[in-house]
Amino acid sequence: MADLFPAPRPQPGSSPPTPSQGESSQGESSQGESSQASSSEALASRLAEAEGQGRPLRVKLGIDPTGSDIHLGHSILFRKLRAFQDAGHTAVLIIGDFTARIGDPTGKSATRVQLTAEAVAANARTYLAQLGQGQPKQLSLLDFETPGRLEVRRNSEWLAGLDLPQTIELLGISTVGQMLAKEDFANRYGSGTPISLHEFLYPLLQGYDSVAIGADLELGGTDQKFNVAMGRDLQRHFGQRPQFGMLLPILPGLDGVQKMSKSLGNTVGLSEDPLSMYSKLEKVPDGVVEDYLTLLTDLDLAALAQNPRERQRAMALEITRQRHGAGAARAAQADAAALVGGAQGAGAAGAEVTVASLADVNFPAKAFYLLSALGICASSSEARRQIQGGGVKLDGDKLVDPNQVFAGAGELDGKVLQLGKKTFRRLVAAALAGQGAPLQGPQP
RNA sequence: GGGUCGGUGCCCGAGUGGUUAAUGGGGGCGGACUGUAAAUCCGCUGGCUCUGCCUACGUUGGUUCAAAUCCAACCCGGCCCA
Repeated sequence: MADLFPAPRPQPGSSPPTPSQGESSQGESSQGESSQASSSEALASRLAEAEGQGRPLRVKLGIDPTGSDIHLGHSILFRKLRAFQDAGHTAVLIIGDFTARIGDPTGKSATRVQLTAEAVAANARTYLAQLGQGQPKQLSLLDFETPGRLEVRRNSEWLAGLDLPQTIELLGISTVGQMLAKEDFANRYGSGTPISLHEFLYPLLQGYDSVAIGADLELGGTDQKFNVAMGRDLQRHFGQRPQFGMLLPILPGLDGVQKMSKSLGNTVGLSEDPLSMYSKLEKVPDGVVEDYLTLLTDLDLAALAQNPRERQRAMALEITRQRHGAGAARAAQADAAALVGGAQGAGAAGAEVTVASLADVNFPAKAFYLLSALGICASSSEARRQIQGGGVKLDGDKLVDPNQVFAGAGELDGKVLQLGKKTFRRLVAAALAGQGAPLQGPQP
């Protein structure tokens, strides 16, 4: 039976591991660090054993390429993964291109739209770019440089070829009772919300990823406990030693209540410009400031000022610095301060602001059209409303008339268009070379 | 497969032939306020380069001068039965 699925052999690492106990136990004070299914002793012995064999651990982290942006919530996991890399282990990043077709059942949407191969490829590319592919490891979230420290795999490699007998075998490993024990399924079943049978496949398939790559350890949010545990069951079934599950806390979103999630619109994206990033973080509800400090920074909390406002500013500054460097972070802080003071428009202190090209705008352009054409507002009707609501400024001057006409790109070049308190775009007449905001953009 | 109830805007939820982008709540977005946020108050909350024009109440047809509201078929879901 177990032979049905010949898992790709883990490639033996070349460098002997030097597990950093300090790092890997860092989060143990945080809630939910270890899963019920595996203890920290198990990890310790696994580490010791790997060291004895001169073999790095294979640390699994799976992401579904359903969106294009990585945000701070994800970065908790990536920071931990990086710590393992730095300790000499192998990070196995799984792009869930196959599982994304099913969608991790979250109760929000039963079935996801099937992604096209192109969309998956594009999303994966953006992910890797945001994680720092191509950058020196000092500046990036993951270490793409050191040989043997990173494998990027797609789970369609091994999932797309499963035939029905194999699938049936997988289904036989779990029971309906086990599935219904999963919180989300239990809630939905209890409340009469439909559950499609194929959704039961998600935990199994993602668990099979662990078998396919021979994972020693899997990282995930505490909400992944079920899936991680399922990975252990499958590994046992296929004669592998069950992985250790390391469950990390879920980052609360900007609303301070729900988890940070793109679909809830409460995220800070890793590719956001320094000013937006800083302004968002500086406004986060008091209740989550300590969470952000603990989970996203290495700052010495005791050394920070006690004043809550000061701590929040320190948090915002540090997280912005991690992505954009000290200079840009300071500039963003200064600009944010100027904005609150109401003195100058954005860019007063020269912080980087996401650049928006006017190349695709048809002139003459009315103000509301401009907002929607640049993607600042979702629709031209919304843009109209925002202007009428007094939420739009151009270089610090409030726009009043949605129908105000701009004759050409020339009169807008270099100005900063602002929506509300945290959305800024520096207008540029020329077409942009790449799309999106540069991580280290040019100084205005 | 049978019975039954139901499918309304981002979500929940009114409306059950006729001023209408469609009451209300939530959420969201703006504005004021505050140390940012929260709380509170105010405004907005289908689309369109918009003084007007489109598209909307599961889908498709039908009855009407007129339908989200009536009829038919179909699709989807809950519950009960098989």
